[in-house]
Amino acid sequence: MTTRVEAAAGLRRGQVAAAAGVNIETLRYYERRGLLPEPERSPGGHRLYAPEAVTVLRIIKAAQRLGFTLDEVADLLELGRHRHGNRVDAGLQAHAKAKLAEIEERIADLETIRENLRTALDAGCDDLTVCANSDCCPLPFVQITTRTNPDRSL
Amino acid sequence: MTTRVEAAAGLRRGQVAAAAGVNIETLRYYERRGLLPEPERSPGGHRLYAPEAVTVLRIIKAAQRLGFTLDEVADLLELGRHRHGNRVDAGLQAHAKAKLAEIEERIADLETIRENLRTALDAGCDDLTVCANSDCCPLPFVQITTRTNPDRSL
DNA sequence: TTGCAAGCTGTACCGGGGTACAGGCTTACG
DNA sequence: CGTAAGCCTGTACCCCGGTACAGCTTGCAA
Repeated sequence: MTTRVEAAAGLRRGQVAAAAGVNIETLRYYERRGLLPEPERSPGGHRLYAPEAVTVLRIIKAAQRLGFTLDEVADLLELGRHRHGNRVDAGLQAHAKAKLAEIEERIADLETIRENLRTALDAGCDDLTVCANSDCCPLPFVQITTRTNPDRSL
Repeated sequence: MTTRVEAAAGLRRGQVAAAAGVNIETLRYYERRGLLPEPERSPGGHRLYAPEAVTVLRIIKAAQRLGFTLDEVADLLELGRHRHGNRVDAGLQAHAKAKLAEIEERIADLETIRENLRTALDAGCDDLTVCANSDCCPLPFVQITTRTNPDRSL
């Protein structure tokens, strides 16, 4: 009534993107990654989304915000789709538990970094090269080196 | 005396990499990025590093561990090299202060995530799709969406 | 019917920090 | 002197989550 759009067979790419607050290209990207089901098409090939697509996008964004990678989000969504009656619970629960542990690890790591930075500030260090060559610097140059690959995920 | 290596004009790529605990290719990468000064060369073109190169690598790794990006580490190293007598203090100090603030922000953000995960666990949520459609789920689906680009640095 | 916005596809690029590899040259040791 | 290990270069690829763009087709309203 108000506009023709409301009566249409589905939402266009731009409408869905705007409604969910994501970039238009992101829709296509998520479709490729299997996060967003392939929508219907108009006779000319344009995607026509059901309104639920917006919800799915919001779910994806919420899950990402909880620390899940897109692959993990895809799993989570699949779990929801396939678990019709199976008592394979521990779907989100198990994943959330594991993710919580990861997050806590990451927090602990950052807290270590924070302490080291504070130490450097308190000690008045003003030049890494000098610090590394003087024994008075409290920065743990050697110990620090042992953690080779810092976990940069999240 | 013990081996010829000790008497040689400099350390080879592999020796430096082994001593600093990094991949051989990383040396070349850091050289390209301006983090490691270009070393002398043998007549045949092989790099011959001064022993200090190992220290520089350790410094780089320590600074990374403190949360600095390679670009920032490059700045920090430059600061040290150019600040011969200038009273431009606040070199490492200023950078460390800013980095500390960043780290604290990141920790706070992860703490929010942690609380949300705990909430989901406590509420027994087991399916995101269901949760998103039921008002009983405590996960902040909508609010969450507003933080568009999660800071994935660090 | 025309005209322009919006969508279509494939593909390339971003940032951050590396890692890998092919094909050829150098160096060190015996 | 021969041989193998080590190094040289350039270039491509990895992960992760997108984003951008060229060149063309559709959709829709006036």
